Amino acid sequence: MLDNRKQKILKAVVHNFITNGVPIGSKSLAESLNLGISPATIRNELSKLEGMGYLYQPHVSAGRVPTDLGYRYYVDSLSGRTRLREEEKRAILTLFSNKTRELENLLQETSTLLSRLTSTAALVIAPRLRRNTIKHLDLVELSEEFVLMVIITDTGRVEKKPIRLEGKVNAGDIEEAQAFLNMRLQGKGLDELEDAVEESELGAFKAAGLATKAIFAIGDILSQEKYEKVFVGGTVNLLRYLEEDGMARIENLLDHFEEQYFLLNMLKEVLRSNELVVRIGYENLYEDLQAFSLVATPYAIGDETVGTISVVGPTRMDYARVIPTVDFIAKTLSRTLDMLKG
Amino acid sequence: MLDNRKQKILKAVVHNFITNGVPIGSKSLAESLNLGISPATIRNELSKLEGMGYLYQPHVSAGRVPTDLGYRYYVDSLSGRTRLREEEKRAILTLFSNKTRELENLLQETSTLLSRLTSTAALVIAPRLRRNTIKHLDLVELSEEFVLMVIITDTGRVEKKPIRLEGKVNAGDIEEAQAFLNMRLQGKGLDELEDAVEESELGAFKAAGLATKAIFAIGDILSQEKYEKVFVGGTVNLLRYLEEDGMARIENLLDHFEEQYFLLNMLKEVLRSNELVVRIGYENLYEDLQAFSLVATPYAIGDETVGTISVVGPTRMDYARVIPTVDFIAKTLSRTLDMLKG
DNA sequence: GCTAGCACTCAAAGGAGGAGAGTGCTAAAT
DNA sequence: ATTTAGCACTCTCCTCCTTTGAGTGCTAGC
Repeated sequence: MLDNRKQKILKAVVHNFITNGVPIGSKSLAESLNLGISPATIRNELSKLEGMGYLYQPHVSAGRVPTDLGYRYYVDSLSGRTRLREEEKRAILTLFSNKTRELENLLQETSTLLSRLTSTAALVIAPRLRRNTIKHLDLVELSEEFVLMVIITDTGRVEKKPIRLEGKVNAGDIEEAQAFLNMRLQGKGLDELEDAVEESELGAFKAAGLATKAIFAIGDILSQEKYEKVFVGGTVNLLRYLEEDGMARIENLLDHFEEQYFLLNMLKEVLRSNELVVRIGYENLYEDLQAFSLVATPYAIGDETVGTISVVGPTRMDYARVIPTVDFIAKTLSRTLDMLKG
Repeated sequence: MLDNRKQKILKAVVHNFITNGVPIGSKSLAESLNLGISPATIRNELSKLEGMGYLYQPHVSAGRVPTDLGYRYYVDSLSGRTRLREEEKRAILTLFSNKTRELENLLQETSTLLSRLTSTAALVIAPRLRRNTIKHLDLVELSEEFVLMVIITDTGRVEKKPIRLEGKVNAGDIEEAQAFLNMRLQGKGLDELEDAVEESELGAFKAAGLATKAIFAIGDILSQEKYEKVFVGGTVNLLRYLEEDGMARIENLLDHFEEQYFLLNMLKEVLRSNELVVRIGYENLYEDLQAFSLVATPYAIGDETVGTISVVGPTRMDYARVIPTVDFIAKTLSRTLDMLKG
């Protein structure tokens, strides 16, 4: 659709704005492009590119700046053809080489590393709980009124929930319920638990009430989105960029960052496609995000996608570096999780 | 040391600056104070107060603004004599009335509430693990190479750590080690575990190596400060205040907020005194905090201090509201934890 | 189709001037 | 010995104006 020369010019404008943050004019463009073409010719091309919606001028006597559509073109044009530098690869591999770290720590550090390497805010979503299977279930008496249910899954996750007792339940009953539940539930997927135990069986023994409550408690854990934790890192980087202009916008965004609910919804929606996604400015459905860009990609254990890692930064972020970084970290994280699991 | 009139004037200047954020001059001061005294007289007093270091002028024809010392005087003068409004008390009590929430959720919400009520950033430190006693210990086989150790404490905390196996260990050995450890450790305080098992006994059975590793793993959990988690809320509020001036300072501070290590050290140091502490501007030892004020107070379970809650905001925060809010929330949290425990 | 030349526009930076707030000092009043 | 009125002075903030320079679009000629 765009002839060769227009492509070169457009890419140069985007590249310039990403690196310098300042509009560029026809003269500098003519020099740096070295196409044997005069500024006047470039002005004609720029004017056409503006007409097509790829560029705009902040004001009439400023240079050109990419629109979101311009970034989109740029990103599409470099798809696949970007490479990570060796030193960055090494930094990433180093972080992941220490394998004895537990999952949550690993994810938090992934988030920190990602934000540092890309100078953006990073979001890492923990593996989804639903797909885990249960290894062991504990019922521990905390007080006369409360029992703590603890479930341990095959991926090493541990979740807990207090259960309030009604009436007298003695230590023997609790043990009995625990033994029953373990017998029935071990090896089952967390999302099939509710079906795993028939009502009729439950009637049969003394601590049935407690066992029922425990099963409901597992349902509660699954239904609370909270339990799909988001690890946020590097929010400071967002401040560094916009400096003075969009203060209010950043405030809104950071507000959302504190409610994990919002982030989860957004990322789930974005990642239906199951591959790396770039959402630039207005392409984001959520209004408060439309001044920013999002780069997100899933990660997997074995063949199964379990979570996502992503990055939020200004629309003028350095896509050519950010995209391969996000990609490589996701792949490395997947490989590490594979190894940890078995 | 300050005569009555100077006190009144100083307090009025501080109060004005806290509420309006703008320097105040002798004229408005004369009107609002209503002491039957002319602006000229007040000017003399202001000049003396400035000489004593309580006030300063941003520039020669601006009004007066408190120094950190001025705030200090103000805070000392209102100590004890501030009350929380009934509606705020009610909001706090409402949050804590829903008792079935688990500890971590409760602390996170405490942090959010605190930041919302005071328009500052809030920091809540989880109860210290050392003082917990052990209720139950699980060893769960995750893969051929790893066993996950999970400890459940009397306060309902659950901590985990993967243990790497060396050589063959079969399921029976793991069970044996778990049974042994539970027998020996249940009811013991986490910080006395290392002494609880004699070297000599360990030699006696097959899975001794695993048991030893488990005990070391507990030591690791305790020594990693990370496990004393900090719940941070409302960092956005810091941005709202300084708007344009101290951007760099805020960036530094937020950077530190992401390393929990820094926060923990600071709060530990501050709270040796075991009572509510206000550190204003330069009174803070950490340089990046010297443009802000900190209000921190311990909370307890029973008679024992277990953690701290605190607030970081601009030096011109509304101490008369913030202090009683922090205080009341700490007391309410303590009471709630008491009830949960027994 | 390209380019040189030119008039034009507009943001940014700098300066001049006035308004207003607030001060410190002095001398008189209490 | 305090207090106060009066006054000159200082300095920020705002507005208005000018200049500068970057960058454009258009036109006419190559």
